[in-house]
Amino acid sequence: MLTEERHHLILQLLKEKEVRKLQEFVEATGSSESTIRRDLSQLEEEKKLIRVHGGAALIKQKRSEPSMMEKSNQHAEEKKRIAMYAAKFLRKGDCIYLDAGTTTLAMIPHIEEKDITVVTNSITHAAALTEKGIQTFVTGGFLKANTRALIGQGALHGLNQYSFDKCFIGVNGIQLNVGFTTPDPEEALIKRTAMKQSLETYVLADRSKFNETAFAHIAHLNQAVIITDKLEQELLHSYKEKTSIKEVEA
Amino acid sequence: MLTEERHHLILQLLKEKEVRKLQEFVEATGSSESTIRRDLSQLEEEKKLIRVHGGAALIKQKRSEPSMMEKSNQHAEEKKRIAMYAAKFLRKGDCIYLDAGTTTLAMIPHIEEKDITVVTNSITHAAALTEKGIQTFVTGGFLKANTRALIGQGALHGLNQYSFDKCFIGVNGIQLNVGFTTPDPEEALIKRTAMKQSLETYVLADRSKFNETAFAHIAHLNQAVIITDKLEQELLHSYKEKTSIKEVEA
DNA sequence: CCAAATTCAATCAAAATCATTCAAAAACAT
DNA sequence: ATGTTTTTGAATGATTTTGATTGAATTTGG
Repeated sequence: MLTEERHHLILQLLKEKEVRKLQEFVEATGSSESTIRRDLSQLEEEKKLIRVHGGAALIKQKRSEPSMMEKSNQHAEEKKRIAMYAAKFLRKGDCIYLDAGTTTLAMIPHIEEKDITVVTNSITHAAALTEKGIQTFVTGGFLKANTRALIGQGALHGLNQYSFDKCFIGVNGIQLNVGFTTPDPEEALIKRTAMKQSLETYVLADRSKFNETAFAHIAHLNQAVIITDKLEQELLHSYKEKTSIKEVEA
Repeated sequence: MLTEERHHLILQLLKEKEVRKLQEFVEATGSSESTIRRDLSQLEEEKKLIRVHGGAALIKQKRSEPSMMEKSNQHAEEKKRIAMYAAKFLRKGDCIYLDAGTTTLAMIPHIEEKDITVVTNSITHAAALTEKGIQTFVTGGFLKANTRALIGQGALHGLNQYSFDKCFIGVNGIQLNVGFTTPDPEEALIKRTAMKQSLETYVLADRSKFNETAFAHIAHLNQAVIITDKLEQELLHSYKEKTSIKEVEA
C-alpha cells in the first residue's frame, strides 16, 4: 500500500470517528506500527490531524461566535428539526441561495446532496459549505458585524449575477396581512432580491416567528413556502388560507 | 503500444482510482518499468498527475498548494515582523485592499488606525477585520476551499466597484526578470486587478519568496513596493535596481 | 507513590523504488 | 539502402521506505 493511500485512508477513518487508536490504523492498512507512526507524524506536521498518546485525533477549528451562539440556543431543537427537513428539498444539480441566519446555518450539516451550487451572503455559511465540499459562491458586499451577513449595494450587485432554483431564507416576523418581515431594511432588500431571482422560495421559521412583525417588509405570504415545526391547529388553519406551509414530518 | 496510448491509459486508470502503483501501470500497458517511469515524469511535467513514491496520484489542488494551516507556521516570526511593519503604513481615512494570504492576515492584529475602509477577497480576513471594528467590504466570488480566498468572475466584478489608496498583497515568487508570481492564475488575476485600482501597491514577502517563480504572473517588479525582512546584501542590491524595497526596521 | 504495561522516538539493516546510463531496437528521414 | 534520431528495456548504484529492535517516556492500576 502506497504512502499516499495510507494517508488518505487514515484521514478517512478519522473523519468517521474523531479519535482512533494507532492499532486501528495498523489493521486497516496492513502496515507496521513504525510506518503508521511515521505517517501520523507527517500528517501532524501538515496540520491534518493531531497526535494523541495511543493514536490520533481529528483537527478541529472551532470558530466561536458569541452573538451567533447566543441566538442559536433559542429554539435550538425546533430549528434543527426545521433545518433538517428543509435540507431534504435539495436535488442533484440545484442552484440555491442560502440566506444568512442561524436556521439556514443549521441546514448545512444535514445537506446530503453534495452536487449542488450554493450562493450565500453569509461568510459563516460559506466557510461551512466549502468545508463540506460544496461549490460555494459569496455575494460580496459590506460585512455587518453582528450577523456576519453581507449587505448593501455590493451584496445586491453580486446577487444579481445569479439565478436560483430554490432559495432558503430566514425571517423575524410572519403576520397574516403584513407578510414576512426582518429588522434591518438592508437585509430585507437582499432577501427580497434573492426571492425574485429564484423559482421557489422556502422560508424557514420556528413557531416563535408567527404573528410577529419586524420593521422591514420582505414579501407577502403567498410568495414563499413556509417550512416550520408542528403548529397549533388554529394558527395553522388561518395561515393555510394565505400561503403554503410544510410541517416537519415525524 | 504507442506513447500517446500509454499516457491516455495511465490517466484513465488514475481517474478510476486516485492513487496507483507503478506496477499496475506496467501490467496494464505491458511496457517495462523504465518506460512507465518516463511516462510518469512526462505527465508530471505536464501537470497531469503527480508522482509519489511507488506510483502516481491524481492531481489535487490540495497537494499543489499547502493549506492555510500548513502555511501559517512557516516563517512565522519573519512574517509577523513584516506584517507589523506593513500595518504602520496605514493612515486615517485610507481605503485599502487586503489580499488573501497568511502574511496579510498577520497584519490585522497590528492595525492601530481604526478609521479605515478595507476591501478583501478573504472571508477569514473579513471576519477578523470586522471583529476589530474596522469597516469591511468583501469582493464576493467563488470560495476556494484551501485558501479561503474568493476568486473568479464574481470576485473580479466585486473588485471593480472600488478604488484604493493602497493595496497589500502576498505573492509566492519574486524573480528579477519575471516579477511577482503565484500558483493560481485566477488569484493572480485578482491581485493584478487590485493593483490596477490602487494608487500604491505593497507586496509583503519574506525571504523565502525571493528568486522563486510560481506558475502565474502577477506584475512586474517596478509596479509595487516590496516590504520584507532583512535581506542578504547581495540579494538586496540586485533587487534595489529594479524596484523599491522597504526593510523591516529594528 | 510505585511498578507493570503500554506507547513512544530513535536507530538500523533489509527491501523496494528511484534516476541515470547505455546499448539494442524501432521509427524516421534522406 | 543508409545514416540519424527516437524509443525502449536492462543494469547500475543511489535514495527512500519499511519493519524490527532498542531503551526512554507515558499511562494505568493498584
